[in-house]
Amino acid sequence: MSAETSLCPTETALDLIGGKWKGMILFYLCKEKKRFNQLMRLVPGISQRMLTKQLRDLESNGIIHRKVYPEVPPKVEYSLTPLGKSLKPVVDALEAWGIQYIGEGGAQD
Amino acid sequence: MSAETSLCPTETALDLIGGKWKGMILFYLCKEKKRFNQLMRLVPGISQRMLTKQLRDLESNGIIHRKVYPEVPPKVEYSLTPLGKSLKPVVDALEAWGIQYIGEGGAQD
DNA sequence: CCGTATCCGAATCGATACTG
DNA sequence: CAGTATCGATTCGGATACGG
Repeated sequence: MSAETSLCPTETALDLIGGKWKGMILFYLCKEKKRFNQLMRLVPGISQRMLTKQLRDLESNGIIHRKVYPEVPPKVEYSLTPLGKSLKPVVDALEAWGIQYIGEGGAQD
Repeated sequence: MSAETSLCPTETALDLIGGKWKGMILFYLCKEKKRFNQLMRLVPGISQRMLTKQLRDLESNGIIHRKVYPEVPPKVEYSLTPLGKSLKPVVDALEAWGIQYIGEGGAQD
């Protein structure tokens, strides 16, 4: 009825990428697939437990794909699914804003 | 060495809008300024405590402005600062994704 | 109308140790 | 290499009551 009751689809998208780490993980996976320890190094300050949790979460939401190579030593690659790739405009907007208003140096409080 | 060490400015932007509610609040404030109880009605399921907290958080990050009218009954209006307005592309991207992949019906779990 | 204060259970998260 | 298990500290978050 009113102009007041608009839809709010931002909730869902933020629900998928809205944690503390998911945006960053997506940011890196947007470029190319990565292995577990690569992500550990790329995402500063994340613990194994957290990274595992975030990856599982993204996977269960159909955003990333987890490919296990049956070999020793174990090797697992994470990549974006088509759904995950569709989030690239969002990640790009996030990145563009960050560069413009924070600067290239990365996160500073 | 450095193909791996890219910058990641998504962290900062998500830090500002990444909570459960901030995206939705921003989404509505993008359109026009709102009063406290308007937001209460717009954001389904949020409590007074939470709304207050989120608004204070956004305010302290310079994203929204809180204008108090010194009158009875009290009247407070929240609006986007220039910095807040600069986040509109991000909110738009979030919204566009939501519409495309979830549908107009709003958030469905 | 627009908040703040307090209580209290639930969820989160870092650190650490262990496994195939 | 890529995780899982467990513990304890911190924070989150709803319900309720109160205040300007």
